[in-house]
Amino acid sequence: MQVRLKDIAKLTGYSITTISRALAGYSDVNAQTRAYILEVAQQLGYQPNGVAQQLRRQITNTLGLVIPANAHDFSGDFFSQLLRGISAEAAEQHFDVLISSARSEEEELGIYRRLVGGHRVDGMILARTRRRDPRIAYLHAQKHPFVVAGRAAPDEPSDFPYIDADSQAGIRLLVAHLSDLGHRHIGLILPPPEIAFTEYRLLGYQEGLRAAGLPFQPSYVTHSDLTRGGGFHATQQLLEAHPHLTALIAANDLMALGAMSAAQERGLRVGRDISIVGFDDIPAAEYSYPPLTTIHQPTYETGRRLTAMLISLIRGEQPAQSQIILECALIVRRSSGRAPNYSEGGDA
Amino acid sequence: MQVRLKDIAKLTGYSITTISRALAGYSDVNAQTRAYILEVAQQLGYQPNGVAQQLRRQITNTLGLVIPANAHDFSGDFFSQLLRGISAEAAEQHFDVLISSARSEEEELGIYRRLVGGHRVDGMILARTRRRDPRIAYLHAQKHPFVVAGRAAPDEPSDFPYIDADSQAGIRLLVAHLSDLGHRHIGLILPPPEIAFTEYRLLGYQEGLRAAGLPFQPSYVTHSDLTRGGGFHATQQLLEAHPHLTALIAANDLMALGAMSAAQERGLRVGRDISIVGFDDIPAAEYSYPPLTTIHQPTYETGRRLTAMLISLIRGEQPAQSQIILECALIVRRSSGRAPNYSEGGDA
DNA sequence: CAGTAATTCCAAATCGTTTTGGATAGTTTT
DNA sequence: AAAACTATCCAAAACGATTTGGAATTACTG
Repeated sequence: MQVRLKDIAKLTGYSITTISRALAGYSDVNAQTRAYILEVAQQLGYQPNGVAQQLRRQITNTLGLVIPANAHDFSGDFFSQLLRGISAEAAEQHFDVLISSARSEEEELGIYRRLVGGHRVDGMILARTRRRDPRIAYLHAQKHPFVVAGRAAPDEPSDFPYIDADSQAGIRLLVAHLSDLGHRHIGLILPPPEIAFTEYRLLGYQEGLRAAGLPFQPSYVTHSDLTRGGGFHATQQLLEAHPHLTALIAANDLMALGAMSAAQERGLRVGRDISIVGFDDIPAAEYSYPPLTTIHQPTYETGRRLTAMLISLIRGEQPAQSQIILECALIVRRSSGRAPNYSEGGDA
Repeated sequence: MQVRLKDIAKLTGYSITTISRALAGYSDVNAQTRAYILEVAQQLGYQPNGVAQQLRRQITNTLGLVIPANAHDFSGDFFSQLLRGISAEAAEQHFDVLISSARSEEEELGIYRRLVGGHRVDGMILARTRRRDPRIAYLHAQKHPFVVAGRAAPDEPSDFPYIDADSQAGIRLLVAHLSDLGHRHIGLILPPPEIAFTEYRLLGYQEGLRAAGLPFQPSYVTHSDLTRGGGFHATQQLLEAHPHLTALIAANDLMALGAMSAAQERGLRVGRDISIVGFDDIPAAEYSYPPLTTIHQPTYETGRRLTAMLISLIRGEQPAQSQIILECALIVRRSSGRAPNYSEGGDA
């Protein structure tokens, strides 16, 4: 069924070698034979077998991405934007992206072994770094090219190429913004502690409080899934225990959206009775009600740059920068407002 | 660096054949030698070369998905949910998903040729069927397994396996819902005409109007991108030309969210001054302000079933059903309400 | 004890390319 | 006319697995 070099060889009378070299444009094949061969190939609809090429050339022009088992927010905007950036840049450089889904934590490393050890991909992209991340340990040991969206936790070495937002500074900005509005009781909804960036966000929170002269109340902090549902439940629980909280910081926008729903369900007007802010600036943040105050993170661009970095590594080049911390920008929208019974000074 | 069968053979003194058969669990290798070989393989961290396996076995256990050049809404919820469903089901059945991004319409078919003709994948998944879709024509000609999210336009043959929502009925439900609320001037925002489902949604609109005894006004219908921005601009333009419209149907939720913003920007209260409804029931629809009345479509589930269908086809099985039209359900939320100056009858 | 049947192993072919290291014939240089 | 190039072509060896079709040895049958 499928046309192979051998078929073209048989039809034209030339050897497989010559066919291959003609198609590849080598100069050691006569211009006329080359034209003839090209025409026959065209005629037959020849399409080189990519798998055979991969085997022979020992490169795949493919990047791997495995979806972690517990990435419940995979279909959320953060992952989608990242993937869009990755696949855009990959296409630009003639790479494909191989995606594999882990069904359980245990299965995850097996997939990395299959893709990397099995030579299915030339490089890997990881997202959502974890504490003592076994995936990173494995890739390090294999000396296989990889890049990571997000550095390691502060107390671990980040000895790998990554791009990460300066979320510590980002959360500080949020705390400053809220305390400027008069909030003194600010809750924090974090993802599970095993996620590497959790610690940075907690640090930023503590630093922000200190800068504002506010005490750190451990019970104002809770952990939950990075999803709308996670934010919803965390908020219910937090407001149940501490009804006097006037502001909530969620570690990502998805949770913030859930938090807004939970607050609204309690009859609170978000932006007036309670301020809720997020992190990421996903597209939905601008269109939520009320529009979400948040920290902007260029996720699509991160995907692109990460991919460009990875492809450099694969090519054996030294990327200009291999550890990038991106500045964060505060985006003030209407989900944050003056604290309810705040009056001392203020001009609006 | 990498361990091959040959290395294990050399080390153990057995032949490559025996190593291979031992690892594959054939019965013609002695239990003890097998155990020994397994141990050595384990010791060396042997990982079979997947590319070599693919070449020899002539199957890849990989499904292909190419992101169309103009899929501006790829990072929107519809695509992400679909992809999540696809990769979940694929993982279940030990398949990977190969994603390639088309940078232009012209490039698109080339990618299909490279993946399909180049034997990189065992089957393809298409989304967003177009009129006279060249991708479908190509795959048909190749007799390569593929499935499609969305059937062909009504006047074209849908002679391929697909899953599609009954969007004609869905839009009828929306029109009925709006006319029940007293709306008599209902605008419609459609995607570009080359998208196959556009026609179904237009038909549903016309049928709905007829059933409600309302006239069809062609100028109430406009076309735009399936994105928030598309819905935004279409709404601006529609309300500029026809300020007396009291309801708007957007062909998907993303456009509906944009439409709400545009209406709100004109000072209209959505759900009171104007009703806006969408289609898809993406997660954000529930969390928008006001929450969006829409038609529910089980996108994640569609991805899963589509993938299961495709894998059946690859295995040469006859799938139970290969052309599935899903029922649509109306989800009433608060973005739709009574028409402004409606009074005749009504008990609320 | 010859003949048959299991058991255990392996050489070689194959999948479809790319690349190496010539071979051959024609052309130019001395 | 021999020597040295050039221009074209190709056989064979990879890449790393799987599978076919025995071979060699041992065990069992009648």
